[in-house]
Amino acid sequence: MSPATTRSITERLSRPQQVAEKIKAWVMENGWEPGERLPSESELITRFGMAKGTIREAIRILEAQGLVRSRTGPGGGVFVHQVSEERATALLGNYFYFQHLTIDDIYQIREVLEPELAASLAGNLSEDEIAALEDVIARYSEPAQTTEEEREQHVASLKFHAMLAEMSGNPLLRFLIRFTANMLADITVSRGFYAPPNRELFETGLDYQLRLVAALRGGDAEAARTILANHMRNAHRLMRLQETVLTQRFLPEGSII
Amino acid sequence: MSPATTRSITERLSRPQQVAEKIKAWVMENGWEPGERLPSESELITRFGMAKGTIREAIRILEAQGLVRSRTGPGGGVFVHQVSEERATALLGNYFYFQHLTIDDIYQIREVLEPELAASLAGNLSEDEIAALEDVIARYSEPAQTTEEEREQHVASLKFHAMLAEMSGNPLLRFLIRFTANMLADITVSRGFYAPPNRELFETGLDYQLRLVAALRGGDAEAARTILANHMRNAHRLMRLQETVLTQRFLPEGSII
DNA sequence: CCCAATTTGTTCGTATGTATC
DNA sequence: AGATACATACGAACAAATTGG
Repeated sequence: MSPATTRSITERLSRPQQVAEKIKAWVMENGWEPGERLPSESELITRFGMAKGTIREAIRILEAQGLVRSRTGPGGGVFVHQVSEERATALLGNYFYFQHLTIDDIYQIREVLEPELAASLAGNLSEDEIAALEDVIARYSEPAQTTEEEREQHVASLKFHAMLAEMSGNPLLRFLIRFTANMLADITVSRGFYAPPNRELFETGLDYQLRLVAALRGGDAEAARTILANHMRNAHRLMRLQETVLTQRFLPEGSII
Repeated sequence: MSPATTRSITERLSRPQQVAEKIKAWVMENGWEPGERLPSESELITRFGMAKGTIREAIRILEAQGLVRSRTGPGGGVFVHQVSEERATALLGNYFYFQHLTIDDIYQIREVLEPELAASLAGNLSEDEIAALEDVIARYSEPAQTTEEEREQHVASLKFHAMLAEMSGNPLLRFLIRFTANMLADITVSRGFYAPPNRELFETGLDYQLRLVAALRGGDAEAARTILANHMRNAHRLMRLQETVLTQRFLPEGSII
């Protein structure tokens, strides 16, 4: 498992890119950990025999990848940095920006990952963790009266999902769950159909969360899987409904299709 | 869906980073497509009122993210570039470099994604595509005699998987399937237990691929799903076996655990 | 509060490399 | 081959931020 060493062989790299690769390899060879300091700019200049600007560009490349951070002042310098989830999400989002994902594409993934998450958590949560989940559910056990309350409930329900992901011991699963949720949110807002303060989804939502927590506590993995699978299918259906409604609104009247 | 605009509010950005963000936003606003040219360095210098070095660092940042490329010479300049899958894989790999994924983590994902891929392809492939799959299978229908043949068969079997992913109409699924396969390969080599020229996996492998293609042609999604689910479970089991064998070899003799 | 030391950040002028015509 | 247009690289000077006295 190695940081971005992937590079087509024939591709000619600019000098800053070469330097960035060398530094990266150097860091890995020495097994430097996040927080440790790289040689200063001036040291790198003499070490690589290159101009200051070139070295700085190399460091910027590493910084853009989230692998280092730099601070000014005494005790400052360039430091190895653990790539944050936010950075990874943003960088991967750039890729999919050009891929034109659909709602269906994202739900195809969510419909298998979320149930798997639920199943893997069943029987493996502490009482504290389960209590925390129930705590969030309690925040919207009563039907919302105002639109303000509705909004709060929506946030709480998203938080419930985020907490589940957080509890997974699998970093890959955790990341993918959150990434797909983010992509979905991005797409919905960018297309103008804001994430549904959908009454039906909420009501069935509360019910499913209660049953899910029961299954998690009881260690019934298959029940947990089924509950979340049904919920995802339902959410997908409602989302698709809203999508077509909105798309049709923007079609010229009388248009076929 | 928006490229890496995610940024903590309090975080102070260096000027090149600011410029990079501005250029990115500018490109998106104008809906510039891959291949289109950004203003030249000198134009950017006057437009942003900053020195050459600063602008150059900004461009390096965008280049590191895979969003632009620059070419020298007349007609050269900085061009919008579609983030490649290789780049996206490498950047995301950087994130997981610090997360210490296990074989189990990766297989937990593969065990749900690969069957889903198979199910979604059932009945949706053209005769040409199915023929292409059968073509690859034919390359190792006979048991390997030499280690060279064994290696070829291994490559062909990986290719079979890659082709399946390629045929998915879902870019997200396609990426995730390939990414997880790459991560698995990276981990196995970095830990020294090279991807198994495992006889058992091969023999059951050939069988499962034949049955899979039949299910795909027949449009039996559930059969396809089951076949690949079983294969994944089997592969996971064999991999785990090799993992423990190898780990034990490196423990001091007589050590407990 | 200010001053000095240290390290990154920014600027500008100049020169070189590279691809196109 | 030579002129042109562009990015690339260098070097020296100056600015800004942070830390400690």
